[in-house]
Amino acid sequence: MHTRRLVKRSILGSRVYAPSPTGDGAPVTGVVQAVKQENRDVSAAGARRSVYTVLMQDGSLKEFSEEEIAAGFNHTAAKGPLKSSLKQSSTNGAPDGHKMEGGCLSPEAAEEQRLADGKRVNRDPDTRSVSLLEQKRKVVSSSIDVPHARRSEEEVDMDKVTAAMVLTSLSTSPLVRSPPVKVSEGLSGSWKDNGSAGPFTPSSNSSSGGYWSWSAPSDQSNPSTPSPPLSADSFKPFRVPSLGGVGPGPAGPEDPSLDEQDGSSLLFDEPIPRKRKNSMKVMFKCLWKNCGKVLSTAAGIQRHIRTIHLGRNCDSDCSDGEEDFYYTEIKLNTDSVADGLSSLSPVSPSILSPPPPPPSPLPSLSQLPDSHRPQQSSDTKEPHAGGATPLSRSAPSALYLIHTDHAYQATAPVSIPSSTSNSAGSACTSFTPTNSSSFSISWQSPPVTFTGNTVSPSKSQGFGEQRSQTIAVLSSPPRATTALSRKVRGEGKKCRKVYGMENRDMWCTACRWKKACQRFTD
DNA sequence: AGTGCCGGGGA
DNA sequence: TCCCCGGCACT
Repeated sequence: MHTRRLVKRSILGSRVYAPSPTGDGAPVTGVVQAVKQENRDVSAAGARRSVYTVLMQDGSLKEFSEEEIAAGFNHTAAKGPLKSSLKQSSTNGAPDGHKMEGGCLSPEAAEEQRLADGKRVNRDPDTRSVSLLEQKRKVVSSSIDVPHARRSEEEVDMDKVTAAMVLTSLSTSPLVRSPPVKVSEGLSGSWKDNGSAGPFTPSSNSSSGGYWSWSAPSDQSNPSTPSPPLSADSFKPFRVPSLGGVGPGPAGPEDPSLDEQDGSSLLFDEPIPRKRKNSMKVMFKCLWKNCGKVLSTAAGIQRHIRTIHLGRNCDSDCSDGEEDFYYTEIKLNTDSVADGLSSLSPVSPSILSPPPPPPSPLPSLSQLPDSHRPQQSSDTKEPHAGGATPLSRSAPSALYLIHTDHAYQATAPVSIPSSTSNSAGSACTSFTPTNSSSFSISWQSPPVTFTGNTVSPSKSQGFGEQRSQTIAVLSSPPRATTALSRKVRGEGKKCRKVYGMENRDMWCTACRWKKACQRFTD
């Protein structure tokens, strides 16, 4: 660990701001090519008298003292990662540097310091803790030639995490949104806890932090952090958490919970897009507090945030990517209804009469789930609930059909919801106006109405045997879901029961032939 | 195991 | 078409 840390600490390759050679005061960015220790051995940033050889943008090499580079920093205080890293290396834990890190860090920083102190005796405590953190970041962002204002990988990772959480929360229910915030809080808390474990320790940061297993999908282009806007606090607090998160990220403690969540969410997200390929419309929603503007393009939303909320007028060029934090991707399922209908259609044909009712309920199914879910705490908790997978959608339709059948049959169907768990559950919820916890109740009543009204058209055939046929037709569909054939077993008594085997001659012919009884139809 | 039926086959 | 029965689903 220690060795690793030391290596990573190197400031070489770090992007820094330095005074403009022309003396016009405008800071210039450059990459640290070499560090000369005028004073001591400690090679990295912590050393006080260091001369940094910086490769300027114009290709020239310049040497700057720490102070000079630091000055450059100040100019660009707004830039998160870079700024912080620079500060650390240059300012030796100056007050400013801490400010940058924000409230979140402070606690962790303390922890970190402790650890650092314990480990490195020959170093300056003040410088150490800060510089370590910053360097870690630096190493990541600087060594890789990241576009100017890009966030460090760690931050990106955090973004991914938070983005995943946001997406998850969005997909589940609006009410659940608050949880996401909690999650982040919880995370920070856990991180802190972990801090002791070492998450936020300098060493952990660069190596482990940046590379959480679940952060792998680096291609996620929408690092949206709900926490800032949602937290209702200024964006500073928000930012801090993310940074802090970066440090802790590596740590394992918080990871477990996060891991699970994220893992589930990620896993969940994956399938959905695949299945909804065609039906998903992606919108971008501004997460800025009290804004909520929705735009169809990422560029648009970024511009919106940049100009409206961040107060920047420059082009995307001058963007540091911060906007990413304030918007989130919203996937709108445009064909959920169609999907539901389509799933229904295969079954409905045989039913003929039932179809009419389904139309109304189905639409609601696709639309209500979100609004309804909140009411069912159990459902909302499960990430799966969020995913209105085709299955979940189809389940409702199937259930719906069941309604057309007799109550006694409904009992069997009811098992379906339970088996399908959340998805079905949510669907059911949305389906029944009253949304009672028990399916059986809500489902039972519909059948009655259907048989009376909806079925009536086909029922025109008449009573008696005719009626039995109608019933058979209705009942068959539900069964179709499993076994296509088999007429529903008659409820009432049959010739066999009535007359007994000994009086078989008294049976109706059908019974005698082992066919559906025609005498005692239900 | 008993019952209700479907699907199939023989006459 | 009548009659019977194997076999399945369900209770």
